[in-house]
Amino acid sequence: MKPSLQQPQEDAKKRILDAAVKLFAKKGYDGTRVNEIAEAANVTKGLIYYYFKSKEEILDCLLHLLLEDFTALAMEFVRNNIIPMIKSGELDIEPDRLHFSNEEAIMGFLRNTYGYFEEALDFALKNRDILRILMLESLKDGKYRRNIFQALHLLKGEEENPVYKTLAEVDRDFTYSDDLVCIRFFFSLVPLVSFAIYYDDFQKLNILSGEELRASFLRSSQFVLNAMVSGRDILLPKKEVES
Amino acid sequence: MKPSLQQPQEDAKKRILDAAVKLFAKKGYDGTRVNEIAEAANVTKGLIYYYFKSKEEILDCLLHLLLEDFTALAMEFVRNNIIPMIKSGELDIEPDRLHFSNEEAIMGFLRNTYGYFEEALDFALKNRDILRILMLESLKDGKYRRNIFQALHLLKGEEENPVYKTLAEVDRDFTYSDDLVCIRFFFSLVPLVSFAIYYDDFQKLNILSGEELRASFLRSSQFVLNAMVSGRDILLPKKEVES
Amino acid sequence: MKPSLQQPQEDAKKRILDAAVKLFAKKGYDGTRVNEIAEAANVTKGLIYYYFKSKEEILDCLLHLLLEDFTALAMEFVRNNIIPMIKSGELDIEPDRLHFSNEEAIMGFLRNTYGYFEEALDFALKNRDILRILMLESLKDGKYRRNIFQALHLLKGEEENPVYKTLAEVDRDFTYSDDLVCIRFFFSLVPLVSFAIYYDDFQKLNILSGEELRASFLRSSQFVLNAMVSGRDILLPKKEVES
Amino acid sequence: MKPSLQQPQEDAKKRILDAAVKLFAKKGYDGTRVNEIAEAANVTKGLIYYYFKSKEEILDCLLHLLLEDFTALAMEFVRNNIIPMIKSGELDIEPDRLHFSNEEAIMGFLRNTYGYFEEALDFALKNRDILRILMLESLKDGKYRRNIFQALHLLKGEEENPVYKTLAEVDRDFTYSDDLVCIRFFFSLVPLVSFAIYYDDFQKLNILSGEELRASFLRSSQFVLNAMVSGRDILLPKKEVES
DNA sequence: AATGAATGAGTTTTCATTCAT
DNA sequence: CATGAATGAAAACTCATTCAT
Repeated sequence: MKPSLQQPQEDAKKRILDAAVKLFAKKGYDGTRVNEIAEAANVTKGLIYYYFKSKEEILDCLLHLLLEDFTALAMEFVRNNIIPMIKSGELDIEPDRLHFSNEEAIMGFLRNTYGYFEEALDFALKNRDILRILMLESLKDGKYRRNIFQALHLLKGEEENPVYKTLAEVDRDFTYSDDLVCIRFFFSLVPLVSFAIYYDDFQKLNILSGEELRASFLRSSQFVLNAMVSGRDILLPKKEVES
Repeated sequence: MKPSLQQPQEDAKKRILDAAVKLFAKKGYDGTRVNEIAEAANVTKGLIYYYFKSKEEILDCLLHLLLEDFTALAMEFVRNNIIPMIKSGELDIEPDRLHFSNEEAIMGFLRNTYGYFEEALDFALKNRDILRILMLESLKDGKYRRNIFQALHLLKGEEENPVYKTLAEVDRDFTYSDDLVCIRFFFSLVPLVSFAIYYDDFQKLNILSGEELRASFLRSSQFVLNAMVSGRDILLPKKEVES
Repeated sequence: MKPSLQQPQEDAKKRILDAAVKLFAKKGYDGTRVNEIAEAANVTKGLIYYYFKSKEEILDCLLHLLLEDFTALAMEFVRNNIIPMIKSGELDIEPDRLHFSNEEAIMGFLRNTYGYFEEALDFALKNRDILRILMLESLKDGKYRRNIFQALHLLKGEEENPVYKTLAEVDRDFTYSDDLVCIRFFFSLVPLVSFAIYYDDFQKLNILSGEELRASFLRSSQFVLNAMVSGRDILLPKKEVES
Repeated sequence: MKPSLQQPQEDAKKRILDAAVKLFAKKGYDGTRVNEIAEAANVTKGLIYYYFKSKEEILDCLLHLLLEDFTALAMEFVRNNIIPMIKSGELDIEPDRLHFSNEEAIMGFLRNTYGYFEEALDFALKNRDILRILMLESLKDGKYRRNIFQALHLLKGEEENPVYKTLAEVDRDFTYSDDLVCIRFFFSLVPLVSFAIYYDDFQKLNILSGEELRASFLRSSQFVLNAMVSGRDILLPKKEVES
């Protein structure tokens, strides 16, 4: 039994990844030296190239891991909230809107969505470093540019991922109205991601403490979300729901 | 007098800045080579170092230009909308909320704010490349980190800029409620900036055309803004306004 | 007038090439460090990468220069010896042999060929370092593999080089008999190239002095060449010549 | 007893050597990575260092094997052809030429030599990969530089190898005339080695098939060899033979 | 104002070799 | 015998910056 000796082995790779996350998040991919990663991970530069064939592969690996987790999370929501409601007839997905069978269904959906939003928030918070990297890279021209959009599956096609398909089945068959796309992207995804990304800055700059920020952000989000639903006559033009 | 000859000379500097904006926005500051800037600007590397003492100075210059323009724009709003209302007694700024003298004042303020928001949007759009650079850099650890926060003057102090002071006078003396800070940052500034930053991507990825996007984003913003005002009982706890 | 200062400028590139030739010839391409080239050329590593974008490009450049010179030399021979004889009717090129109008034409051709061979020998000798590199590299699998064969234009096609075309016009239209190909390659080209390549080794190993070797090699070549012509009944099957 | 299990073990070494031959022949010693050898041999890098103490030792081992075989082959020829003729008085070796007792002795010697040449050719063919490596390395500056010369025992001394001595006894005591050295080296050894070395290239480049090439090369060699003997008045100045 | 050669410190990457198991 | 993680020295290459002209 040498548990203390076994760990240093394969976990060198983990240490490298951890160090890379911190550094990429802090200084950007281009601004980070492989040297620094090695130092921070307490391994030799050589070992980094033993596990990864290039600096870029470290980044690939990181973002891939994030995507996997995120996809699983999204799947969970679809499986637990959307699909049951569809099956029970409470929810119908039509070309450009969600059709709820009655007021109660709406409230139920909202409750679930709040819950999911909070989960997503904590997921983002937990992964805020990688998320920051993803944002940084998706603003650049390279191969990661589409990723932040794919996260919202605004982009059709390319969903070879089996897990992804289920999610897409629910979502992709109807065309969102432009406004819904806008709201979802700029007033849901972007704030959520930004929240995670700027979380540490808010603290460092002494604007709000972590708890304050989280609570306040959730209140604000809920408020906007409520508004979106109660104002659904604007966003979802035909108001068959109330009928 | 050789007016036709003088222009090509000093405009080399402009060409350098233009090339730098495009490249920094595309590949990030760290990801851009001085070489590439020289090529894109059709000047020699040497000339770049004639005009700028370092690569960083190019970036400084760029961001400084943006900040100047932006400050002027913000000043304009304060001067045209806030201050007159204060002078006329329609608006009173209290520690954690804006106090309007009556319903009509609110509507007027909203109208003005809509208008201002649209101006800000177009300003952001026009400067989207620099904005993208600013975002990219403010996510990193360096000297630009605070800039996106400063834009919202959430940060107290450090306003040596004379123009800045007037703006701050109105705003800084009272503590926003946490929620107001959150909403303003995550549901106003961040979406607005993101709109500009992702504007080109929406087109490149064939999600929405420029016009569609702009119109839709404005509708969505207005909707959220409306919600914020009509739901101000949530955001601005004591509802003296309606009284 | 600063002649002594002008030279160091562009001739740095020449110094790099010269150093590279020596080193590649001595230690092989893979065995030579860019560092060593820089030292030998008395320039910084950086400058090497200013002139050449990679180590491989140095090699490319070197071999390209050799090929150019060699092509010119071969052209000269064709222009001065083959074409005049064709025009005068003394020589006719048929599908698998050279057809001379009479004994005297043969002797004339042989005399010219001896002369040309000697020129080629001295050319090879002068360029023995690059030749050595070429041989070394053409034995490997990479992009240079075909070069030593192309030198003999045994390979058809790929002659975009305008200079090359004239040469090809004379030569490529008829199929050499296998034996002629063999003799030309293994008993003319290969010995000639080997002579140049091993020239220095013969001296270093104290086998023969330069002059001795050159004289002896020429005698031997002439002997073999003579044999080839006098035994042309074997190599050039149909003996119309003597008729 | 696990005979079926023992073989795969020790044959790992063979697999390593085989892989090394192929790779060294293809990419040169310096151009080959220990990694690649391991992969090609289907063993781990570690195992290579179990069998060989360094990359260089693999090469040493390879060339040593070739040299042993080649020496045996040469010995065979001396033992079977030269020594019997000397013993029978048909052949006498003088300072700068071979002295045959009569015309018939010459023809017999030639016949034997043709036969031996063919054997040598096939030997070279069989070992063409190692030969290629030997050539590649003997062109470089290192410890193998003299090897190709040693093959011709043009180099005096250093023959500690017991097998080698017998061969040398016959040959080394007299000084070849320069021309004989030249012819033997540049028009016998070099073509023969080149034949083996370029054998595969001729096929890959679709110049001649293996069989065609071999047959043609033998004819050509024989032709040159014949010429050398019939023209021996040139090569072997004093023509006592014909008397 | 402009050039382009030159620099050198620093960056990513490679690779033969070792070693604990 | 065999593995594969680990090393470190050195390799190729980069790039902001300087400088003589």
